[in-house]
Amino acid sequence: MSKVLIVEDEPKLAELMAAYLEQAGYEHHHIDRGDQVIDYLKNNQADLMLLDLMLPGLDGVEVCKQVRQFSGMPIIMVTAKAEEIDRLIGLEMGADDYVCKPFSPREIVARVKANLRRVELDQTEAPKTDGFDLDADRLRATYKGELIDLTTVEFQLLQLLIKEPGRVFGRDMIMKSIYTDSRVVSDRTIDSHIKKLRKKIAAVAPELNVIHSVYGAGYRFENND
Amino acid sequence: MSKVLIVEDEPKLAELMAAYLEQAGYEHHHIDRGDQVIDYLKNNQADLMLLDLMLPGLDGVEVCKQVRQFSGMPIIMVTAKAEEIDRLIGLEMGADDYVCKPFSPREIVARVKANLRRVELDQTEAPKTDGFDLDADRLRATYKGELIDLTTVEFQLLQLLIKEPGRVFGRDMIMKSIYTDSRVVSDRTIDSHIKKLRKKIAAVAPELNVIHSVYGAGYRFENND
DNA sequence: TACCTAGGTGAGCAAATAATGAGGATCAAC
DNA sequence: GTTGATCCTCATTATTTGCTCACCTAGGTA
Repeated sequence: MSKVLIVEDEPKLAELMAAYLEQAGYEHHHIDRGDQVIDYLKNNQADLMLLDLMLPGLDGVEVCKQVRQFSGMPIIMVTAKAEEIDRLIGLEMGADDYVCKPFSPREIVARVKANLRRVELDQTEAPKTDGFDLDADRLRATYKGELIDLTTVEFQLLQLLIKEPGRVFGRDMIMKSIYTDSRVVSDRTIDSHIKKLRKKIAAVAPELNVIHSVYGAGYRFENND
Repeated sequence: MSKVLIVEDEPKLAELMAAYLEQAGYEHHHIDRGDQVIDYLKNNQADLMLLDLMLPGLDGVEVCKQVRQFSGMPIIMVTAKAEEIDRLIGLEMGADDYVCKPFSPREIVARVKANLRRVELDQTEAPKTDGFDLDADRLRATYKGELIDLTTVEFQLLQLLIKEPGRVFGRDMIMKSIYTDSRVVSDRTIDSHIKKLRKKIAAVAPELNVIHSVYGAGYRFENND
């Protein structure tokens, strides 16, 4: 079961959070000073942190930055003022989510759950690109050692798709990704490159069918059938 | 774009909210009586509700409770007195957030944004309902790991129904939700898609019967028989 | 039961989208 | 400039999907 670290100086609020997290099946630990967080995390395991902005000892923004130097754990910032949120996002201190007081227990639990699920997903998803090997520096692509002779655009296209196997990329997104300038090309252009890419991959591995079209949406790379 | 339902009896305040939400790029609809909310939501789609506490017709707490019986949409309660908030949280009527008057338009927009972000997170990240798993990025639906190969419309339909299991969606509402433009199609069209959807689900899990029709009302997703 | 309305179904047409092939535009190297 | 490779576009064909119609079945009701 996941463990949540609550960093909050107001005892009642901390208690409330703890109670609801417990009910939702989470473990928790409570710290009421900012300057004790780093030390705690160095010696204890925690999966997510609820971090108040105003803290004695060390302020929330600073705590967040320091934690980010050694951990990618989800951090949810808790602030008293809603207007602060935009400013905080601007600071880019690396928090994953923001909640403002007063909040309902429902909200806190929902956010904790959502953020934990995200990291779990990230971990379980091992991208499958069996055999394909792209070298961006040399613009060289190989399949099981064999060279696939691609042009620049074809290489970029394959690189984009293969970066997130399974994900559907719309033509718009593909264009934005390949043409960093705001150039506009026809949708059919993408089709054309896809066609050539398929042909060249087929030349190396005829049995393979990795570039799938998704009707009405775009294209997707996928190796397993 | 997301749509906000404003439930507020003071016209000027409602107007102010609407203006700022519009500027922030949200659609909105305004209702000034509590007893019209349920009816509106049964027939129209909305992503978030700003709900005043003191309302003619039906009081905010009661509206909130009733909406919660069929919808998990984010609800932000608006109250005149800050002291009330603690009491309201205690009631556990299921609101997600609380704002007290007088508020700055900036604050309202910030909270709306924050609450919508949460549900977006929830949605893109594979909501799981008893074995069903929908991934919007991949346009892919699975049941216990097995792929259900759906077209765009079928996917949207299943996504809509599965988002709130048990809730009955009328054909009008389904159409509004799927066709964001004000296109009008025959009722039979929905039936047709439902039929295909059922067929495809049955191909993967023949014993399952999850899409129920509700005579005179619409369709409902439900896994337990 | 008889009747009326709502939902289910299959076929077929229309619309949207994708694949393809040919040819012109562009660009870089020489 | 010429040349060859690459990139883009357009027109055509093929495919997929979406929508409707007509007819059928089932649920509700007097």
